[in-house]
Amino acid sequence: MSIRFQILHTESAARLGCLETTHGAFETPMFMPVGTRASVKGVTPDQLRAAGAKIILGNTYHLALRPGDEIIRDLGGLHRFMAWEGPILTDSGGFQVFSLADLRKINDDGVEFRSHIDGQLLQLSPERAVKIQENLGSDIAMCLDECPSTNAEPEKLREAVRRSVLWAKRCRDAHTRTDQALFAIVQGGLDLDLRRQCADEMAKLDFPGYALGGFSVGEAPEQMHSVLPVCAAALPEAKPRYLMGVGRPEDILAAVTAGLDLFDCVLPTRNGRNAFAFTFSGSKRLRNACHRRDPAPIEADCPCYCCRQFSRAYLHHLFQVDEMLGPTLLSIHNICFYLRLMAAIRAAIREKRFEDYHRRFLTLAGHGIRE
RNA sequence: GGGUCGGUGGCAGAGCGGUCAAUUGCACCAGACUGUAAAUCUGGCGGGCUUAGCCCUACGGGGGUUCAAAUCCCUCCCGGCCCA
Repeated sequence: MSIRFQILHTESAARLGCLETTHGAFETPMFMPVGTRASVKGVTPDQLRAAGAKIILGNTYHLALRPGDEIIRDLGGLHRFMAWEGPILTDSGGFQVFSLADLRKINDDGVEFRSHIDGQLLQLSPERAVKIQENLGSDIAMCLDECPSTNAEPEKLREAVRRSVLWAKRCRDAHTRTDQALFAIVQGGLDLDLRRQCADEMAKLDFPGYALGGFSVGEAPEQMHSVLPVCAAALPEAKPRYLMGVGRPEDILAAVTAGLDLFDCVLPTRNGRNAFAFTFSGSKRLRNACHRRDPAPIEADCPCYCCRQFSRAYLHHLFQVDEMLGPTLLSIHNICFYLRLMAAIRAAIREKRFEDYHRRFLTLAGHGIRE
């Protein structure tokens, strides 16, 4: 059995679950820090663990290019390679269909990427994407999908759904590792009929988990929020549901309300490198001059290494002089913040007070105004 | 003492008669970032206002030439280099 998923508590559509993988179990809803190139940028595995990370991401496209999936396989797999012993989920390269749109050609056979590094060709068929992820040895692999932009024509959107279903079938047929779970990805943009239709097709193929792709690709967050409940409900209830690439804290809360279980996003690390701190009382930009003499930690009650040891003034200084410790410390804090948020969400669901928690968070974090 | 080159916005450094409130970089100030082509990118950066524009003060000081000067001339002050 590749994974086991159990739902322990629910509150309306929100769920508290437990997901067991080959490299360990954790409770959901869970946030997964992104480690695209076999590294959560600027943060060591020890620091990740200390910040509370249970599962992290890797990327098929990026690791196939460098160092190459066979090299990683020969070195003992991705876990050994990057010294992360916990669960790993690998994305299929489907997002690069969107983010590297100018560098690829796509047809029913697969995607042809012109490497963004040196222009070399990388052909990613559904079978190849699965093979790469088997070589990497992740606990959860994702089907190759076509992720269209939110501006895509309706015809293009239908095409992406058709292709993603076709490819999901081929991925499933090519998949051989029994210690790895393969998740399907539902597309369909903001078109609810298309989403439902895609979800039904995927459900027939009986995957151990399902993801919603094609969000945070240019649409307004409110549009995503309004469409998530229907999209989530269309997925098999007993299986883990993963909202790919999302998001800001308020987006995750909306998604948990809709019934999603897994999340990943580059925001805590990318924004951390860019001096942007997430806190339960709103965001802070550590480069801003108001922190120059502030002896307080970023967040007084945060247990992370950054907040236990360092002042805002010190963080401000590190970013002013461009010291690499700044991005590292803030990434640690932001990851810790995201994981504390998830823990608070789980506790609230367990005690059937999630709806109230959700509302209070938005008020405290100052996000309520923007909603 | 003589010669020579130069003094431009916080710094470095363009401009060498009008299109200059002045290119550019740094610094500074603010913003963005959603399955990572991102330790990245964008905007602001003399002052004021009735702010798609207008007015004032500004390219070492003073004086001059010109319709018009950061740009040309004179002089003073200051700095680098060379010669005594």
